[in-house]
Amino acid sequence: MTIRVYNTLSRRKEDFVPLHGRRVSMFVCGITPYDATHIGHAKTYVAFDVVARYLRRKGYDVFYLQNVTDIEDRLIDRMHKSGRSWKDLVKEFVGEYLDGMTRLACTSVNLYAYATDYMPEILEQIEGLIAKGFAYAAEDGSVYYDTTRYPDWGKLSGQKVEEHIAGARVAVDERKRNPADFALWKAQKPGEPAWDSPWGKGRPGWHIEDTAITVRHFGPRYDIHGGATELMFPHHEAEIAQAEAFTGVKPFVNVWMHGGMLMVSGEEMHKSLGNFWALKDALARWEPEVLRFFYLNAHYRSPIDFAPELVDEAGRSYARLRETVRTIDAERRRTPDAGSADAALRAATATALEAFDAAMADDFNTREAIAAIFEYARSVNKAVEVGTGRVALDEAATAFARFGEVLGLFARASADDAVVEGLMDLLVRLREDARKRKDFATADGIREGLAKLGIVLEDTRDGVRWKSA
RNA sequence: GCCGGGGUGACAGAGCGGCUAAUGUGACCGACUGCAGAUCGGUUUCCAGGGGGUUCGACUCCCUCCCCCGGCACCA
Repeated sequence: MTIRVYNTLSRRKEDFVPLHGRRVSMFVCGITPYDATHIGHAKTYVAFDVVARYLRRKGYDVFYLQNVTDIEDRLIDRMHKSGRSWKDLVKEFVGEYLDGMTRLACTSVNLYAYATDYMPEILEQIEGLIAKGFAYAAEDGSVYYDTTRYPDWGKLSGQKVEEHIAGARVAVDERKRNPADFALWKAQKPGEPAWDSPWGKGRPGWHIEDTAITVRHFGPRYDIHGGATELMFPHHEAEIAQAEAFTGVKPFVNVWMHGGMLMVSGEEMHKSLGNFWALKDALARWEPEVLRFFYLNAHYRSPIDFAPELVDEAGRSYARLRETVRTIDAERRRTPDAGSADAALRAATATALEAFDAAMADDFNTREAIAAIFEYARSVNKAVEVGTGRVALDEAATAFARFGEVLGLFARASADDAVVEGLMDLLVRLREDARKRKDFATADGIREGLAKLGIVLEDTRDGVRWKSA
């Protein structure tokens, strides 16, 4: 099946065709570690994690590269305010970020590239841009990109230079030749970290680190560039201008993907509004899989509204699917060879796998893919009720494993082993004996005791089944 | 102001020029049941922001208005 991907550059869905056979180079704008990772970051990275997972599932050899902008204005600002070194801040916030990503099962990144590890490439690009006439050094040792020299400026976001000048609400920096010009290199101010350059001490401007990183790893053109929509202008626009002018290769990126923003109860998330949700706080309140499921419940390009009640609701919704997975596990333990509902379940499994794949192939439509899983879950539950056999159940387990692998869900490890199964058989039998004697106190005592261990007993028409947490 | 993206049933949220608007949550009814849990069946939405237009037919395409969100070159 052809994968269709919405490309911001063309504003439509396109057939996904990698540049080099099955190899896919994918870059996603990472964090600037100047503050806590929040739930908006997490939405973006969960979305692109699924993109990478799905492409890999489809047989693509994806190299997923993400930058860490470990030198930037906001970081310096934080440094001044906190009295801590920028390296110290980077260490803390990157650590927190990676911890959150691990817990959210965002495990598909191949390499996190730190801006400051690419100084040679950054300087090379700036020098190259000056040599080609796309950039100029100002008196103070800063270097700017001359946007008037780049005809495609604005092609990604649809911005027009003249209109920006008309709508500008801030005074134009007088070191610049044109209002739209942006800094490639910023001259050092007192107390700021700095690196040597042909223009004196300074640091890279925001934007240049990403092209330095991608040109080094991917060359002048690569397959997918992702990020949240807020980065479209000026950040991604600047990347295009830098890279295409520097390498002379167009287009710099084949597919631009942008994820929708996250709101909190209908408002922008801000510390000053008191509605700021650090990722670690959200993870303290909800299970990582629930949060992940919440994000994937909407299409990645849609903005989503974050509200505790909505995440709770997603949790209830997700519990239904998780319950089906547990039911499958429990039923498989009974190991019937065949059942009356085998054919129905096997057909449903095939249908579900197909529907899931079709949804994912259509611009990674996780919401529709999840809808397919829900429909399938009902089929599974129905088949189990009627009675289904081992082969069909094994297929169902495999199907859920497939969904889970792509979405990063259903990862609960089952702790079953032979001893546990033997003990459970024994307990279930003892409880059944008690029930037959109408000794419900003993029966309920066994059930409650197991519940405390995370094991649920369910009495069904054709016997007891148990599920581990 | 300019650029981009949205406004769908109680809520969340998809698809599609034409079958009852997917799926989930919630609520209600029923089945199952010693109790519990899970599950199954059914019910609950029917001016899809307002107005115009195209069409045999629009939630889906076009125009317009309203509202919401993000971005808009300094860099706090």
